[in-house]
Amino acid sequence: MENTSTSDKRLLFTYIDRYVTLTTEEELFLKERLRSRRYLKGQYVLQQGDICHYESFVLSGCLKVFYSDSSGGEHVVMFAVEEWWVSDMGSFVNHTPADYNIQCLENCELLQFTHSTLEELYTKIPALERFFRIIIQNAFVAAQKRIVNNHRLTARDRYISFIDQYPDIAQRVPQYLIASYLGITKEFLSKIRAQINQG
Amino acid sequence: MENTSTSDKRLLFTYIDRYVTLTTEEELFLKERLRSRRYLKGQYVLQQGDICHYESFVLSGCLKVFYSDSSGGEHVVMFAVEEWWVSDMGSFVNHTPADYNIQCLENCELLQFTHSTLEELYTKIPALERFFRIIIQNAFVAAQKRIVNNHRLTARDRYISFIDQYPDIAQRVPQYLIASYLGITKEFLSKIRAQINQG
DNA sequence: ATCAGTTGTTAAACTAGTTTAACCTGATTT
DNA sequence: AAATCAGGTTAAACTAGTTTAACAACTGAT
Repeated sequence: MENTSTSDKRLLFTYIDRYVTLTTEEELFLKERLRSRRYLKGQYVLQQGDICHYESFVLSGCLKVFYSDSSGGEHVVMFAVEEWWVSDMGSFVNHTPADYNIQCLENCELLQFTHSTLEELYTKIPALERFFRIIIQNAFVAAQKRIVNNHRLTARDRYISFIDQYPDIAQRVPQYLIASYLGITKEFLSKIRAQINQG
Repeated sequence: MENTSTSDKRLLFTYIDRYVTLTTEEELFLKERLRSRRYLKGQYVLQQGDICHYESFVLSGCLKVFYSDSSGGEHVVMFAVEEWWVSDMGSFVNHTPADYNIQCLENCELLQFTHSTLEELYTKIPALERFFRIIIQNAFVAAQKRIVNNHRLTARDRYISFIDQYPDIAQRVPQYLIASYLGITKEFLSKIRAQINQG
């Protein structure tokens, strides 16, 4: 069963409220500039090589961010589920061709804004600049930890820590995409799983 | 010959000026809250397990950020040279024990501020919140690219792209630290270099 | 019911990178 | 001038993870 229920923008505002406080006017100002958009399973939100025009907040559904290498292999960079932000940030802020594809693994509902809207929001609502500073800061710390863990841990331990950290995602997406995210082949992940299940 | 010449704070202000404009009063306010500190080659700016109290801007010198694993091996996370920022950001913002050590590879002069100073700066000078939002954003984009390159490229290509991207650092720091940064052993880097030099 | 597409498993041959250990060079100390 | 030390190289045995290829299980569409 696909989730096709109507989500609403409140999810975003309760999320923002965890970090900063917006006045009623500020909330309204922001709400008017958000575009809500639905995508079907399989649809692309962004294609590698295009300019990434939107920063998206996931209201419902699940997406993968990945790139295709020269021989056609796909490599998953990250997943995004409810309450995650997704974009190719390099492309979004610098207006350069995107390194990544973003594709829906389920039917999705996203809240989006453009780069010029975000710039407007930053100048009109300083609390939002703080909000995104904190969000990006957390993303950077997580990215740096991931770089270190990719050195330090074996594929087995990376898999175990992935299941531990994102049990929901581990059940929602197929194994071969998890293998790709972990930087190993699906065959090797299969071997690891067999090994774990036997003890 | 070590570089022991006196640098000054102007390097930081010309750097900030590339991203945002500060008024004279704002510059003064910031300048008064910066502490300038010299470290000798080999000295630790931060030890793994301690709380990271300072965000540091490098006026002169070169540092390594690394962690020690359970069997005593050292793994380099990043280098920092003139005009780079260095800290354990996770520890700095959350007041948690640092994952990393920061040690000087040369005599260094750093400009530092504490977390409470930074919070004060953010509220008093919105332009600085914007400045750091942009800096952190760039750091995040770079970190994500590094995650991908560690998947996509062989050790050989990672080495070539490192020399290409940071020729200055490649000449300033010993090979075995570069190997560690690239996530390979010094022996394997040596093999790669031999292979490159022969054609 | 069946056909085709998608996901997951197993196994054998292979390769990129590690480990261990010995050795070389140049710089600094004694 | 000898001794030590930090940085770098080489080579042989090894291991984590890949490749290729075949097959099994499940799904949805006709």
